Amino acid sequence: MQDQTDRLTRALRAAGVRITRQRAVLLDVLAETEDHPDAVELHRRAEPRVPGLSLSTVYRTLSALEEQGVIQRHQFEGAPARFERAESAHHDHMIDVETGEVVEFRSDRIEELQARIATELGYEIVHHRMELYVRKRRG
Amino acid sequence: MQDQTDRLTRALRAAGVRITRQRAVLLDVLAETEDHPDAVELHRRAEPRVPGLSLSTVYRTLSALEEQGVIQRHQFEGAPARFERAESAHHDHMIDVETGEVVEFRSDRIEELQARIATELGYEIVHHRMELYVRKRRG
DNA sequence: ATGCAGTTGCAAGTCATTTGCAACAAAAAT
DNA sequence: ATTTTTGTTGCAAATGACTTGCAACTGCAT
Ligand SMILES: [Mn+2]
Ligand SMILES: [Mn+2]
Ligand SMILES: [Zn+2]
Ligand SMILES: [Zn+2]
Repeated sequence: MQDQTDRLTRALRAAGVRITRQRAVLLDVLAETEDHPDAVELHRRAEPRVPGLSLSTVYRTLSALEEQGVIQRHQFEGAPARFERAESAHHDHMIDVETGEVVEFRSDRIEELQARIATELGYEIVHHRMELYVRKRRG
Repeated sequence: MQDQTDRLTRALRAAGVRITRQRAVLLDVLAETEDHPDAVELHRRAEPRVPGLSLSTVYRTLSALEEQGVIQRHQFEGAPARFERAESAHHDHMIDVETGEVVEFRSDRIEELQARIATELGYEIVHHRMELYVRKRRG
C-alpha cells in the first residue's frame, strides 16, 4: 500500500504534477474512499489534515488527477460531480433516487451489445455512460 | 396534426397550464423539431414568431412541458440540456464527440438486461440513461 | 542551497438555469 | 360581454458548481 502510493506519486511527478501537501492528503483521502464523494465532501474529509485547504485546490487537484487517469468523474443527474479511483475495472452505476446511494455493477453482455450497436451504425465508442436510477423494491 | 395539437393543448389546459402565445409557438417549434435542440436554440427558432420572447420563458415552458410529460430533457456530457418530444417510444442516444450530432437507437436486449440486473440487486428501475459517446469509424 | 516552473488561497468570473416581482393576459365565472 | 381569478411574462438579480487571474508560495531537478 505504501509502495502503491509511492509508485503513483512517482508517476505523477514524472508527468510534471507536483505532489504538494494538499495533493498528498487528497490522494490519501481518495485511497481510503469506498464511496463516490463529491468535491465538497472530499474537501470536508481532507481539510482537517491540511488546515486552510481551499475548495478551489480540491477542484484543481481533482481535474489534474482525472487528466492523469488516476480518478474518474461521474456526473449523475441533478447533483454535483462525484469521484472515485480509476484503478478498478470498468463498471456502471445504479443510483438510489431516494438516498443517493450508488451501487456498482457490470454486465459484459451489455458492453458487448453497446459495441455491436455502435459498429453497426458506423461508429466506434469513445466512452459511454449507463446509469440506472432505482428505488429499493419493497415487499 | 391540427387535432393532435388541439388534444395536447386541451390536456395541458386541463392540467392548469395556460396556452399563451409564447407557449403555443414553442409547442409548434417542438412539433417541427427533428433534432435535439437546447434552450437557446429553441429560443432562436421561436423568437421570430413571438418577438420579445425571453429566454426565461423558454426555460420555464420547457420545465412545465417536461413536468407534463410532453417533452424529455437530456443532459449530455459537458453541454446544456437538450430537448425532444416525449411522444416517441423510449430510446437511447449516441453522441458524436466530434460534431455533437445525436443518433438514436434502441436495444430491447439491453433494456431487458438492465431490468434483470436491478431486480437481482433488489431494486426497481425508475428511469435510466445510457449514452454512447462515439466517433465515426473511418476506414 | 538555488532557481524556476508548477501550485495555492482568495476574490472575482463564468455558464446554464432559476427566481422575485410587478405588469399582464388566459380562462373562468358572472 | 365584462369582470374576476390566477397563471404567465420580461427583466433583473440570484444560484450552484465550478473555473480562473493573480501575487505569494513551494516542490524538486540540478
Ligand atoms: Mn464506481
Ligand atoms: Mn432522442
Ligand atoms: Zn459500461
Ligand atoms: Zn434505454
